[in-house]
Amino acid sequence: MEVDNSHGTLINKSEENDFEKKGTSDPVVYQLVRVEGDGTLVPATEDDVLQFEHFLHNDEKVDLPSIEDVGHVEEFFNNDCMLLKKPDLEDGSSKLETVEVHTQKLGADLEENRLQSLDDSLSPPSECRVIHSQHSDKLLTEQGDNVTRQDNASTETTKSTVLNESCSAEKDKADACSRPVCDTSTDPSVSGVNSSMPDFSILRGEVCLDDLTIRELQEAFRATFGRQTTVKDKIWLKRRITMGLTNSYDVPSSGCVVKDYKIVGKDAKKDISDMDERSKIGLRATSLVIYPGNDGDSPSSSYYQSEDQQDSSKRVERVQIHNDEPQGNLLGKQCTNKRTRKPTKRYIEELSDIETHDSTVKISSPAKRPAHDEVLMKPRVAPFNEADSLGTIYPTRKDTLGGFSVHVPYVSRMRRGRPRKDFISFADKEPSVEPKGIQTAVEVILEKDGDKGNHLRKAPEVPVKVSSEKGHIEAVDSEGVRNLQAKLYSAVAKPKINRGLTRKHHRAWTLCEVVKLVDGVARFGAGKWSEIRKLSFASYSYRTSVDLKDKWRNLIRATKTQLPAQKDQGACPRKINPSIIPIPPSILLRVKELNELQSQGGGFTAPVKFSGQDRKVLQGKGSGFL
DNA sequence: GTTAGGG
DNA sequence: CCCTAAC
Repeated sequence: MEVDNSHGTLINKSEENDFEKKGTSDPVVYQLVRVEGDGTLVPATEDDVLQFEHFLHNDEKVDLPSIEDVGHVEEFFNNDCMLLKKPDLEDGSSKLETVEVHTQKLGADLEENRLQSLDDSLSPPSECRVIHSQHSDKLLTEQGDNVTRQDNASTETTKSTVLNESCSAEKDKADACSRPVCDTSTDPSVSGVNSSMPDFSILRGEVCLDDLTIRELQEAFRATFGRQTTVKDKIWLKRRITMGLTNSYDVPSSGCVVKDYKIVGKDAKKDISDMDERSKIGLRATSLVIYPGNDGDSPSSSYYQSEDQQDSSKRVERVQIHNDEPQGNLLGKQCTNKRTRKPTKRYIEELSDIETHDSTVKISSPAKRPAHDEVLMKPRVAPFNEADSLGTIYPTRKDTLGGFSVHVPYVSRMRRGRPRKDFISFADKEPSVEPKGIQTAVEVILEKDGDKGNHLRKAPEVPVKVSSEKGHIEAVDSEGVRNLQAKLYSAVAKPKINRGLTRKHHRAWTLCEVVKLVDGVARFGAGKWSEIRKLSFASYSYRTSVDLKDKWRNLIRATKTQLPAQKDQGACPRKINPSIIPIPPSILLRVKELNELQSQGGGFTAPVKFSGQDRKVLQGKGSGFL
């Protein structure tokens, strides 16, 4: 808090023009004043400031704004001084309205606290020091960061003090129309209106700031903020007044009309849509700002709202809410609209992965439908169950294939790519019972699939029932098919649901990793992937033992392709992909050396299987190094 | 759980 | 990098 004792004022650090630049600072400067008996404002004395400060400090530790506190504050201010005096329009009496002390540092602290309490459920406004006023014409100026209505403020250390007529959502509701509900103080209605009283009529009804002179604008400013201004910049004044009246930063520099503290005119719609947009992302109202209401019009309220940013940025937005509904409803919406958390990176990845699969599936044959689609996707046609002669019920869906209507069983894909050997052998064992229709269908599917299956999760090759309008290529009751199906479905019975849902993020192997791998193989031997991973790749958590094995395999392959072979020079002058950093020949040589050393059983590793050709080549090449 | 090997 | 079999 910055206390300018020499002037007996409590001022905000942020200067007015500063606010214009930053847009997030508090534009309001509050002045601590003493209210004399006749309602005139007198600059507060140093003692007043100190007393006020003392009060703030005392109040700081109070978690909840009890009624006592409220009364306390009010009593204090009623008896001594206040920061803002605003005369009541009806009876001309003066009334304390709003007090707030704020520092930017506090704002930062609050932002941190808010970050901690994002997901907290609604909690009573704790640090909202509020004094209730019996007067209906309310002008509430405050700093959004300092006044929290819904945020968990148990950790807040705000020093802000707001004298307002409502301190909680409940009170907002109750006070929306009929004001004095929990007013614990005696109304110190000060009689008499003096010359320092702003002309509030200038703010009544429709205010077209463009039509006002600088002087009138200054008067409107005074009526809005309760203090005078010497600024003669018309545009600035208009914006400030509009901001003050609507409590929105989102104010056009000109051409807007303010009516009943709402912007009407060219940017009103934008404002609303803006609000909607922000409310979608889970904004929470942090403070009630304005009570319009010189005449009991439909209440509208404005809120400071802050949007949490995961990166802890201190962005604070001010959003105006136009709402003709009772405030209770509005508050209810605000309450139930819990802040939605930004999806985590991981979550995003998974989502995009699903989407990718989704789009893939659309263009792929139904037989390629990934296994997880069973869970994630709804079939295009409502599935129905198909029973075979044994009474086993298989879920099937209907799809079109080459003009045919095909019933494709819903089965999880258990294997990708080509049919398993045992599947083929199984099918081959009973070729005579494989109906032609099924064969045809499978062939069609396989043909369609081509060999792209490496990147697509394909459904298992299952018999399908093909039917068309003209002919029925039905093949259901054959023994072989039943067995086939039984086998397949039994395999489906224990699906690994998550399989294939996500793909590991590709990480290119760095030279450093390769060196580590080679060293590891040299130390522990090829095949001890688990050990190598533990000891040499402790800091590379994303490298699994399988990865190491695969990489080693690739390295060995590389020794055969990239290493300039002594014998068959120029045998494979492959195009070198410039984007791929070639592994230095020295490393490849070492890989080759290790491989040959260990594969020959001279090492300490398990015997390595060779194909005849491999053995020949390796032995031939290896002799030169050994 | 780890490894080998096909894809 | 994925998947499965085999251990």
